[in-house]
Amino acid sequence: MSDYSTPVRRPTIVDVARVAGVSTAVVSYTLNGRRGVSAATRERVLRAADQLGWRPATAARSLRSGPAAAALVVVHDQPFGTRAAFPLDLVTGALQTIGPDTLTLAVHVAGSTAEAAQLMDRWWTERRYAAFVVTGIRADDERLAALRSLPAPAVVVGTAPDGAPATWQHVVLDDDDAFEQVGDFLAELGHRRVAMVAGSERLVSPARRAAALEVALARRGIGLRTVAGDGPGRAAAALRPLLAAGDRPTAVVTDDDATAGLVLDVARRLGLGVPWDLSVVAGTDSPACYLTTPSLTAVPYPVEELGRATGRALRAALGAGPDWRGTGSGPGGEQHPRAVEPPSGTVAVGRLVVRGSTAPPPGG
Amino acid sequence: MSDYSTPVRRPTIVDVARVAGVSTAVVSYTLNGRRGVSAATRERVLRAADQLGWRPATAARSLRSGPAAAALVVVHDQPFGTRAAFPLDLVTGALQTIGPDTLTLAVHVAGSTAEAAQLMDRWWTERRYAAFVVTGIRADDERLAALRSLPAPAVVVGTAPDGAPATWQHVVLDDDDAFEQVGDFLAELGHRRVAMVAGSERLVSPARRAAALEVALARRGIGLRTVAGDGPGRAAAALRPLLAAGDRPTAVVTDDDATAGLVLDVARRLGLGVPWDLSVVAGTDSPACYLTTPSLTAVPYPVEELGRATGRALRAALGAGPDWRGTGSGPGGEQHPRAVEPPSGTVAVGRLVVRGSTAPPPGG
DNA sequence: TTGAAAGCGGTACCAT
DNA sequence: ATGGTACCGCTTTCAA
Repeated sequence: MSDYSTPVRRPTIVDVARVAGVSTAVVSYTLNGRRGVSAATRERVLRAADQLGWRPATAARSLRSGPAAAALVVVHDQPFGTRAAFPLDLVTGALQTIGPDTLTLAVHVAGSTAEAAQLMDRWWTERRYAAFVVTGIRADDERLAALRSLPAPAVVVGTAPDGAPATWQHVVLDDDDAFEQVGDFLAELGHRRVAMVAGSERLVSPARRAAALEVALARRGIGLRTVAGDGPGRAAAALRPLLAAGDRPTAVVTDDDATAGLVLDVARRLGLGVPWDLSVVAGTDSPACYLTTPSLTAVPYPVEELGRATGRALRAALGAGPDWRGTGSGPGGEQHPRAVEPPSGTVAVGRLVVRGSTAPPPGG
Repeated sequence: MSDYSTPVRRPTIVDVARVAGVSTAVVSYTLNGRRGVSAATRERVLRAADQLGWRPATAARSLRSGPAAAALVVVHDQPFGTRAAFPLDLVTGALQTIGPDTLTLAVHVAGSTAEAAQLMDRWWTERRYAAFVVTGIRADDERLAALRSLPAPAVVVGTAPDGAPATWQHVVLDDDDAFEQVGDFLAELGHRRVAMVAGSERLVSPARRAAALEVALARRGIGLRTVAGDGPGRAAAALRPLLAAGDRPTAVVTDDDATAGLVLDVARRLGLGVPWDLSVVAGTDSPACYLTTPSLTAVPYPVEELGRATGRALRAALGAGPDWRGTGSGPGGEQHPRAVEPPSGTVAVGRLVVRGSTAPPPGG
């Protein structure tokens, strides 16, 4: 016990049962909203529990019923970029679709995919979490291998892993639609020379996005030049020669908002006016995008919506197992019959947000 | 249980005991590194546990010994700013001083201090966590009140709460030193008119920092104008008239990096050259500070170091209680005698990082 | 040094 | 509809 100074012994169902004048079984039934308890008894138990300030001990419940918690394991190794808030926003959204009575979602931080994999393996073996959520999947991500071998229910956010076990769900943004929109938009403005500053090469998702843009532009007969954008240093180094060249692109698309800001900066230093000499599109919208000069045309990035979908996927992933019970809630908690969840899927991104950084090409 | 498809029954100490040919008590003793087990037996048990891939079930252990986990409860309601990564960096640092065998640190997200308070109350009552870590304390923060009434061991990061219970620890940055440095630096450059764009008024810490700067400047006979900086919109609105006025400040200090970027932007729009017409100092250094044009002179922000101190404080907070045991580890885990922890304290910020955004005042 | 057994706080089966 | 009670897996007396 973690009792201090005054060892406040917190009430147990035995106390509740005594106060209500019933057995512990009835208390358990009542508090878990199962039928077979008379209204009068139910009332007394609920009142007793409420009066005593009773809450179920997590450990005791987990011991029999398994953990009612899932973990989002974040690989935190790139301090740069405003996307750092991503996990927090994602969880905010997820909490909107999973009631705290059903499941709690904790965030854990690892310094590498290997460390993350090891942690998940450990926590799964310790029966600490019933499922895991992973994002920002890299090429050869050790987390996926670990999850596969456990095997634990999982939600993969941002990528659709191939050959996923039945207990996995995935939630992705509709990048195809998003970059189709970007391609169409730039083509219609008259741009013929377009470049993309790709995001981190280690990440899987940016590659998909770049491919989507390439396809969309190809349909219009426009080619796409891609330059490395992994980290601000490399991006800047690649950007300078690109924009200084005579056949420089008239439009640059980035994978994320931070890199788009960098493009603005490099353009300014080279004396290129945005949007007159160069159009810039950020592949990821964020508050930073409307604070720049000029403000950035950007692909919406509905992280909270992604989070809500993640919450649903999590329930589905757990619901897929025959044994998991997320029932049971506090005093007065109702029993919500868990509906059959639709499989996880694709989250729409909405319409491209056109701001001040895009215009027809010079002389266009 | 959260078993799926193949209900893999994970091994328990009973299995380990059987394989090793001893009782469960001996297994428990061995795995917790207690003395009184013969070397030979110990060896057999360890081998058996290792061979079976045994790990202690969190729930079972917690049921008797109390939770071996703490939670950082983040209030996530301001999407703006690169400080969003703060909790993640903090945890990264904290994990360096708390071994995963001793304690795990989970991050949880709440939309408001009230919600955070409610969650902590709930989790404390459910015996889910043994301690809580809170940051970004606001005026009249409900989390503090909740923690006080529980009463739970806590680590307060960023502020030293007054009248804190004995089971609380706090970790703060040495803001006095930091802004003393800023004040001296600006004074020596020759600045006489200095303004500070304060951070969110709801937060406690920015107010302290502004006060520290004011004191440092006052010592040099220089006054400080403070303008509201809560959110980019307000900051921009306050900044424009300030910088357009005839008696405009020759140096502006901000609380955070994002606002400093905003100052750069407003100055550019007003045709003020930085640093020739205006010096800018960011109160919080970040990678974004050396990507701007010009790069920003900034106060170091050693978040990971803050995290390490937080980890130590957490151990101290838990060690203060007579009953908490963080012992017990995996197979082969050694028993580390827990040293008496020093009380929590102040983390040094280091030397002001001088970059391109500061210079003597015009005509100075 | 080792073993038997009583909890920890719920859940759920089996009687009544 | 309700009560008695055997678990869940581990820790920790208490004896031997």
